[in-house]
Amino acid sequence: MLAAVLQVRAGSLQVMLWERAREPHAHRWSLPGGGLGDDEDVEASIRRQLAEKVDVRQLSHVEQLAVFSNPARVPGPRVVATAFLGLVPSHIDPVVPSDTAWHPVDALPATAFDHEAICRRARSRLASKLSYTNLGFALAPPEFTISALRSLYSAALGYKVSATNLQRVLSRRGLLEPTGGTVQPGPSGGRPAALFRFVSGKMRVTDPFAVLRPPSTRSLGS
Amino acid sequence: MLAAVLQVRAGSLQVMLWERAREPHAHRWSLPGGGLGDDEDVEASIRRQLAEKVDVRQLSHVEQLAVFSNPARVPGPRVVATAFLGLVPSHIDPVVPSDTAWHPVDALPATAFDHEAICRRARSRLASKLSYTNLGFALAPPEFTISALRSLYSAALGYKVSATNLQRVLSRRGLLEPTGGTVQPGPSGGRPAALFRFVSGKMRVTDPFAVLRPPSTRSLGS
DNA sequence: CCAGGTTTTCGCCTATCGGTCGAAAACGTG
DNA sequence: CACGTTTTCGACCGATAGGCGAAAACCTGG
Repeated sequence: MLAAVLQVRAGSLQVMLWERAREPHAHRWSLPGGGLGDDEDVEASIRRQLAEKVDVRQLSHVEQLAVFSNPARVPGPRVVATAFLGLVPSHIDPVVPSDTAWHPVDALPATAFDHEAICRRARSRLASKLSYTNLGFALAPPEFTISALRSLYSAALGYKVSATNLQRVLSRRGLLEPTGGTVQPGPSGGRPAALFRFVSGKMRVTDPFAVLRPPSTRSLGS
Repeated sequence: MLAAVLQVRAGSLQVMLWERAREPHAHRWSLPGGGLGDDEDVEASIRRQLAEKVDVRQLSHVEQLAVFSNPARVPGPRVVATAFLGLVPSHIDPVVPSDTAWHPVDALPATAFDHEAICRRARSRLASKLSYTNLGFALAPPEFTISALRSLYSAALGYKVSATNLQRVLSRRGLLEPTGGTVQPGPSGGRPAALFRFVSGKMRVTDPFAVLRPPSTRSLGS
């Protein structure tokens, strides 16, 4: 029962880790988590565990990632871990305990147990779902410019995406709408950028945008 | 630790269930599974469990589905279940124990516990992955005609797909290749159908076919 | 206040993809 | 050998994605 909480910060995708104080694997970095209570399911439990690190309301998305169960994944008696993927929108800077910090997922410090593999899985899952679902909303602030959204996607995917194309794809899927507002340009000038938001009601993960659709039923969204 | 093993049989997507002999939920149908051994991970464990029902070599694909952990999902002390999706190619008719039978997933009998919800999740996962991955290979025999493949996809997805389009989409993804052979037409005549196979090396689940690709890297497959 | 630099926005072009249809191919039967 | 049947394949069309460059809208420096 542990979670890879991801957020785009300072232009790179980062994961929240805490530094172990005790053996085994003292001073190595590990994912937050904890045991399952008797009266909660795993989703409720991981949200409770994470509440010690970040405010639960700051998590824009939580989903099961996978079960990690290699008998040798931790020393001593076997521990089966149900891993979660958590996401925090980029405009939030959660207050975290002093032993906890954010690390870029592609420059991880020495990690404990199999937590590096779990981080990789989380990164991979996020990249996939950004492409074929509307999960992007979970990384973005309530309002954003297209170029801000572009840098979020680029950081999470690991490669540059075209701002033009990103806007068009998301718009065509009916996910994006303009707020009407704009932001002032920076000190170097430039046209003011228009603000957008994700359409409310599309702020949960929807079905993938499938190929091989049913015949001639021209329904795109729900 | 339990599995929804799916197969297309007699034109419909079916799931392997066994009838409980004892309380609780006697005479209701439930998914096969069992406990986790000390020296195995969950994948190995579920394959071992399933070996009692079907030969493991007949399973063309096994993947984690989700963890089901509602405290009330079974009577008595809470049991956390790691659910799997298993697939059997359509040309195989496994020998199953006498208490075990196949049931269409959209006409399930009275099921035990939350197993109906697990079946629905398995069905949904399969439908999604058929669309955006190459998972189709796991439902198909080693060689097949396009119309046979079409009926497999139709049964698994729950709606008709176009044979023309199915062949083109899979071919363009580089998944399908002709064997050169043909099958004799049925008693009512017709042109002999060409046989195809999934390209070897593409018989594992690949990355989803993503949108928002990296810029101007004209690489489709791997 | 105007020229030049910067950033965003938008329209257009092209390639590809998915959906559909219908003709042609290749077989059986009467 | 005409006809029905089934498969195959080419052609068309709309939708989608990627790319490019012009235009818009702002800044600063002269």
